Amino acid sequence: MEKVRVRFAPSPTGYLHIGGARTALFNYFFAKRYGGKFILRIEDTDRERLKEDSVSQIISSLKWLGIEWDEGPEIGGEFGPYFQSERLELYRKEAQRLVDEGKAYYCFCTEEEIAKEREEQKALKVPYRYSGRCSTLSKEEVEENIKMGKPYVIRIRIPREGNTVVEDLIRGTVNFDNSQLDDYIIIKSNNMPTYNFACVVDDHFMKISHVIRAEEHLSNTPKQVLMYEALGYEIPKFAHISMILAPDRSKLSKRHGATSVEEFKEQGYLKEAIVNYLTLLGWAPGGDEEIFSVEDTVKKFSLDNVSKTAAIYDVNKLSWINGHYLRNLDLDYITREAVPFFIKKGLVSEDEVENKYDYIKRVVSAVREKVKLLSEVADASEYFFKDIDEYDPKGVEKRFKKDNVIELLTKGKQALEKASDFSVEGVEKAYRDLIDELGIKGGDIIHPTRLALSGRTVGPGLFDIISILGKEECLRRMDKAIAFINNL
RNA sequence: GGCCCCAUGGUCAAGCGGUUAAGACGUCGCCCUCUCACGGCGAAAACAGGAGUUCGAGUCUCCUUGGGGCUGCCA
Repeated sequence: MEKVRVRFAPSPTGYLHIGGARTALFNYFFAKRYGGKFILRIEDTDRERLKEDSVSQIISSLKWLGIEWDEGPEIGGEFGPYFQSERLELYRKEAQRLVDEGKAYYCFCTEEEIAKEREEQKALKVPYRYSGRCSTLSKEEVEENIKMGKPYVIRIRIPREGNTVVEDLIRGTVNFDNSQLDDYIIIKSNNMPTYNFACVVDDHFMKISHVIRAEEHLSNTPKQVLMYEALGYEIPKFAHISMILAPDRSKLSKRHGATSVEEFKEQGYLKEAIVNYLTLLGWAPGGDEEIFSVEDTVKKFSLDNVSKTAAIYDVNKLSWINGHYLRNLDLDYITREAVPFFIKKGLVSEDEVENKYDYIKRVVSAVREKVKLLSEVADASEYFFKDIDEYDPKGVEKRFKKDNVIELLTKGKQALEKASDFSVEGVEKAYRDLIDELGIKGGDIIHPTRLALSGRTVGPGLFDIISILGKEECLRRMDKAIAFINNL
């Protein structure tokens, strides 16, 4: 294969959403797989839709996911600049070349004139296409119009007949009738290029070998192919990957809940899980394997087994994958990732983190087995950092007999008091001995104790809780619980 | 409306002319168990419909239906 150069070219109109992230990921995988370069280019030619901070948001999301670019913003590169707004001269120059070669022309039609054309064609029930009335203007007429200061756009001449073929690596040969196209605008009246023009010029000058992008661009591709031909550029390979749809099969939008990488991060998803899930959505290596690292994927990635079908994303599976990584990734890493959620919940302050790190780590170690999200780790850890405000009387009454519970808790407390070894094994032995002595089932005393210590009926193994909390705190909470039940 | 893409369980997804149509998530049941998870075992659950081609079709062709995209001085 020739030298692989691919790019991800987002438009800074909002956050990086998961569809964009997947497109970026597939480009990245492809580049790595074939030892090529991955380029990031910002397509900021529409000033009206441009959103403040959007570029930095997209950049930070990509970095967070671990998608690093070889050329692009911040690091530059041989073929920069990598913001389209900084490449205006190039577009202007290439557009002028097309005009000089008779392949493009100035158009002075006003918005009203275009609107009128549109209406007329609508009345005739034919799809709108620009009539081409300015295409026959003489050089003198053009010059005079310009001299008069008339606003204009530049349009490319599209052949009225024939057809244009797009060779797509995923979809095969796709045929388009040129009659469906019209002389579309390549330079707007504000001197900015349009997408189908800037994209082609940049992909050429940035020496892009494979254009891997979302399927929504497939219909734009014949226009671009014609543009490559007009400009005399070599045509790159195309691959249009399917889109990600919302659960109701419509295009993903805000009303479908979290759709941006940033939101998923805030909800407590790990980047490893997001990357893994997005990879799985639309690409299958063939075997049964579902959990794989970026390194695994890079080794096997190929456009041949990228799915053609649009995929509906399923938060359930994402969460399942997240739970897997939460449980299996290095404990220190998970702890560090969880800390912001502890802080956000007010369980620890930023200053305390260092001193309490070992304690936090123990809590995370116990709790992560039970939950799927980092935010849930924090939720499930609350009582390790805060006293129990009050027990839920209904919960207590429903589950336990009052007198019996008080007796058991008192015995349990005494056993803990006597225990000299407060390791998990140590406290378990103390409790197991007591259980044997009383001749009861373990659960009979374990459940009330958990409730006394955590205020909850679900959580980590009791002996983990006891060991982490420590003797002093355990005894205090046992007393508190006993007093509470006594007052019922 | 026109053009283009797509179509295997609820979701993702193996399959690339001959299979009892994998697997995963989710759901349900059982086991493990101090709860909840994890893990293990098992179950229900799919080739959108119709014509062809073929000895034989989920796999190839066509039509219909359904979904999606494009049809912008958005990208």
